[in-house]
Amino acid sequence: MTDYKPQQLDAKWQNRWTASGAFEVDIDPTRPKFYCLEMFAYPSGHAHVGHVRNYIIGDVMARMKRMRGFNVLHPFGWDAFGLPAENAAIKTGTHPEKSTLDNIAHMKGQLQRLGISYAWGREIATCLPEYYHFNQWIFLKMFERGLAYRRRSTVNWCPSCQTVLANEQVIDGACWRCGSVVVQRDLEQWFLRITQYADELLAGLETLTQWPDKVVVMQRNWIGRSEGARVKFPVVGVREAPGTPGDEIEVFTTRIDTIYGANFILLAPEHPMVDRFVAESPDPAALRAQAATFRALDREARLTGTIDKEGFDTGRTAINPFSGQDIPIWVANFVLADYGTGAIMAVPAHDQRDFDFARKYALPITVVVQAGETTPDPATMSEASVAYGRLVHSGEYSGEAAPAVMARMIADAEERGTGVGEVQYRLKDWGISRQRYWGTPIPIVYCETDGVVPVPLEDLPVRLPMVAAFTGRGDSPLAQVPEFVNVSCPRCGGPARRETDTMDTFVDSSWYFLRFCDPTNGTLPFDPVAAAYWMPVDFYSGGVEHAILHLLYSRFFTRVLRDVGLVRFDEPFTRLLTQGMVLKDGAVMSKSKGNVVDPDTMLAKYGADALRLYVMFVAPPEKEVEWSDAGLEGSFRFLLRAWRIADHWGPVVRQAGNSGTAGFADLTEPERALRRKTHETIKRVTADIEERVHLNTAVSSLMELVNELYAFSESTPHGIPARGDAPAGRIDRPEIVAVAREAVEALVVLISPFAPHTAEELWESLGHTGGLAAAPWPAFDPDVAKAAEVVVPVQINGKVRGRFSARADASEDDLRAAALADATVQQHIGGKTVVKVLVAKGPLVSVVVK
RNA sequence: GCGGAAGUGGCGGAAUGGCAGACGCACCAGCUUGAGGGGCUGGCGGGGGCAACCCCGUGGAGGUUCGAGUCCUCUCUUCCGCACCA
Repeated sequence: MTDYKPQQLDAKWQNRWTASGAFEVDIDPTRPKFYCLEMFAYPSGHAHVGHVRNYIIGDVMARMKRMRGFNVLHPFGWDAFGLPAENAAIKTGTHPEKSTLDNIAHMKGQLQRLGISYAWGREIATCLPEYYHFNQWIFLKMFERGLAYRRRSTVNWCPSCQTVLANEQVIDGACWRCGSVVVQRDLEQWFLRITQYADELLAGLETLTQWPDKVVVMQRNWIGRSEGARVKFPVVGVREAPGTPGDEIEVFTTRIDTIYGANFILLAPEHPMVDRFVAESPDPAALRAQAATFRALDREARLTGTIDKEGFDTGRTAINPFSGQDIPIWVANFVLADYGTGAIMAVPAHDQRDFDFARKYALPITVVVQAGETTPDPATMSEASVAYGRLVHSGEYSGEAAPAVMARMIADAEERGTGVGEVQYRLKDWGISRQRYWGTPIPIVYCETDGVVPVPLEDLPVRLPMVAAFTGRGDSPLAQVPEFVNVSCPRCGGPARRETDTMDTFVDSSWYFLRFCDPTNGTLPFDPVAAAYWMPVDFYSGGVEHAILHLLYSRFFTRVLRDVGLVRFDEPFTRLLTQGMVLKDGAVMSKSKGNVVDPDTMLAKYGADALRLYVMFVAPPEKEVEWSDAGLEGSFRFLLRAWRIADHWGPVVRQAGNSGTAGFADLTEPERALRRKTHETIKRVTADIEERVHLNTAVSSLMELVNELYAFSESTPHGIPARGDAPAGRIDRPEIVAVAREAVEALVVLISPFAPHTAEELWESLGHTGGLAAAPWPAFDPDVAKAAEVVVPVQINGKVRGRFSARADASEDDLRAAALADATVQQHIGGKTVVKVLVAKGPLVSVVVK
């Protein structure tokens, strides 16, 4: 008996794979391709088992697909720019490049020790000029097309990270990275015009049939399309300050059909007209103070979730363009400045928020939609009334169906010039400027005469200088490097100054999957031919935390690159799997919590395969799991058990020569049972990996096969491993050897995606040369899986009351007769009348009695 | 509030509308062993019975069906995402 020494096997096979370049690939038009990708890693220093789970999921898929004959691209890389490295530099003085490259080296070692089958020859790191060169290239292409633009705007500023955050990076008013309260600042920023693709990004979601619903829905909500109308309400001068003729307030509404019930206008505190109305009011100081309070409160509100609806009267009125009514203009703290027009028409009768506001300030309420026979009385209403039904008090539109009449009302508004149909999005353009060092320099120069000038493509990359001082101050560290800042204008040669902000690191990850297709290209981000072969990614897995940010940006970049002419598809990721996290003591693993499980510790104890197998077996890949040392031990024991049985049969199988179909002619029932189990396992493992990605059930069916092998072994003279090293008897039935060989070989191949080192060693010991790479994935034979005789359950009124044995090819009539003849069944039927007897596939007989 | 996912043994989890609890963990027993935290075999939802078997059981209540963990309606709970989005 050969001892199972996993650590030695790990090293042996990892070295062989590396030496032979086993996982390196090239374009091969003769074979179907399969691009398997896990979200690349931020090189934080150490990968814990939570990270590693994702890589193992991808590796199982990649290894399996390889054996199924696909040309598999399975690359890995590093999302290597980012704040932690820079923050560490501020603290310790270590240059981010050094700490990042050191971290990469360590983590790469960790992944290699796990035997993940990456094409390391294609490894990329986004912090290297060879990569970020093309961040700049893509940026310039966007600039050319008006998709990258600069504007002054109020931005989300994290006072702790000292940088700007995208809307997507603000979670409940706090920084996504450090949790600090985000404040607003006015800065000149670069934006990417993702909104131009809003409709396309939304429509494309329909084609993502192999994405989790949850992610599709999250993206749909994030894009937040709503159809409605922009309507003009002329401002009239009343009381102290007459309005200037032509002044009007535009509102956005999705329910123009309720406009006769628009009893007042509400402005966001930041609305541009607020300051004017305040200034012109009889008591400007008081109103100004109120407006200021609201503006501050509005930010707070994002943190707490809800605020009391408050507002104040501007003292002005506007004309409802449909009813002609003069309605008051108020300022309200719950109206958002950055959505729609920053102003709304309030319809208190049919909108709860407006209703609450009207009640609080005793503003009028007009019901304009009624669902039933009677019109609700505003005086007695306790909440807003439903807005679906028939219009009332709506002039010429009274009696029409709401909201169906909207189209007509929008058309009428357009004709009269008082409104226009409009679509609004929640999605905003993507601000990418960061006032930090460790990122891609934005390739722009500001010239005194030529203004904003893009760096010519041939001058790329704009290299990040190796500045020494990291201050952590709010201005970009690059601004303090005169050699970097001071340049001559590429257009006129005159004095100019470089942009000193760097790009959001999400730019880096928005196209890295394309770079893997052609990672060393020096003139283009990638060769379009290579991308046409490999892309789109067939299987992409990663954390659900990237459901919006990374995945939406990647979809956006892919479309831009399509329009630039580099790719010819819309969607980069065909199938998406969002893997669940690994918890320890009920919490997400993190260094600060001190609950990190280090894969290397587990490797030292059990080897890579036990860890791989455990992580795949413990739960379906999408589910969160709680780490368990006992569970890992269980998987190790299973590997031992599999090793022993394969090792036990090894000499016998090897002696019998290569696999073939000979020897399956005349089998006994135990032999037949093992064959059946073998083929059931082939079928199940194949489908569980390839189709369902239920890796846990794939492992459990392998366990069943091992159990069956033990049971089978016990029934043969050869015995089972525990009963002694030497076979107990001579095997004189070639059928025994044939079915055992088939089972053992299938086991070794099927388990290899999960436990590649163990499988390679066993495969070799079974007399095969060339490694598992040359081994074909076993084929399922449906005829073998069929049993000659089956046990047929009999249900009486839905409950199983008996069972009998029948030939598998028995006719339905025979089954019915046999079922009724069964003694137990007869007993249950008793004196009742048999109404119906039906045979379902299985087979199963169902008897209905009364 | 809107949207999504999910509720099954002590635990992780299995079940194209067809024998609920596969597989594993934990636990129990027997065997093996010098010994064991190793190995092998068996047991393991609840209740009843000497037994064959019987009754109950997939958060709850209805329904569809010969048959429901699975489909439909309502409801409760948990997790996740979005949220004064006009």
